[in-house]
Amino acid sequence: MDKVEYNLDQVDLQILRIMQQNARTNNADVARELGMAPSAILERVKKLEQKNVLLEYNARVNPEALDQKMLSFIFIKSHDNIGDQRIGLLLAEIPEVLEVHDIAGDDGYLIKVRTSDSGGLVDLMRNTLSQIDGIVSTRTTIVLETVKEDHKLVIP
Amino acid sequence: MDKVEYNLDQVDLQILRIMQQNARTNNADVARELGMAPSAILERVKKLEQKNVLLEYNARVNPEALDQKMLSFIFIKSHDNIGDQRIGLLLAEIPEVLEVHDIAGDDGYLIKVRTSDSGGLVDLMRNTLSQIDGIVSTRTTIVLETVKEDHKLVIP
DNA sequence: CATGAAATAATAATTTC
DNA sequence: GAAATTATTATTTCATG
Repeated sequence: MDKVEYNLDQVDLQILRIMQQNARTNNADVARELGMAPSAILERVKKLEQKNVLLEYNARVNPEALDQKMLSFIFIKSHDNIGDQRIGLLLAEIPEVLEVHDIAGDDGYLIKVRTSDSGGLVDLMRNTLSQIDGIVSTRTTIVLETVKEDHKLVIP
Repeated sequence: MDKVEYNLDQVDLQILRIMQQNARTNNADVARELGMAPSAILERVKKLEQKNVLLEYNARVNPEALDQKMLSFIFIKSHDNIGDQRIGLLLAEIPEVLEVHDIAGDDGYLIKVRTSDSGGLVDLMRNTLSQIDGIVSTRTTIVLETVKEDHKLVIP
């Protein structure tokens, strides 16, 4: 594993704070807020992108507007050997599967899934998950209501 | 609960697709890609924001760069009565807690937490979670490796 | 990291379909 | 009513100090 040095100073952290809050903030506004020249900010943002500190810019779309109201977490027990990620990679290919985490404990994955409704979830499990060879069992947790869903990291 | 009509046409869905992929795509580029006038796109984007279809624009920051390498999911059993969300709201206030979901089954929440390391997780549980009155028990699942973490919805 | 000039984009008003 | 055009203002970008 490559040890990477990020070396972020206070200005970098402030840029991250602003961009995490609103990724569409234009460069001139960031510069104004930080009391610096726009060109200096632009250069830093590009460096942050190059250094893989700023990964991507997403618009968050209301799942309800796309009729994807149902959210579930599924624990998947697998036969993957330690270090192997075959099943994890297959799970990651499913568009409805938003997250795949390799978890400690009894060899398995935790996945986060969005479907239109319980029918969509059943379909996914019957038609897609069941096709993956090596899945031993699944345990599904259904979300009734999401109180917070936000991916903003704590910036020191 | 207000029943909202979103009424998205193909152009709207394409805009969402582009913005979900890269929220910093400028208006002129979206217009070019869709073969429409910039003003028409701008108006649609504003309407999508007003209608709460486009919720917000986030920059995804590399957790490693901010020394937040540890990810955990914690199941929290609570004494919240049905419909009550006191504990959920308290959990949502904790900055390290990125998601709080009210889950079906045995009265509780599933939360997603990012900390620097296992020490940070222990601190959070000892100093913050333990202060919340009404939490009966917790069960923690530790993520060894994230294979996919992406919040792009499936757009029809 | 700042400056300044040229290229490009955003925005608002107006017109057209 | 939605989209295109136009004109004005603002921002990005890049060479240079």
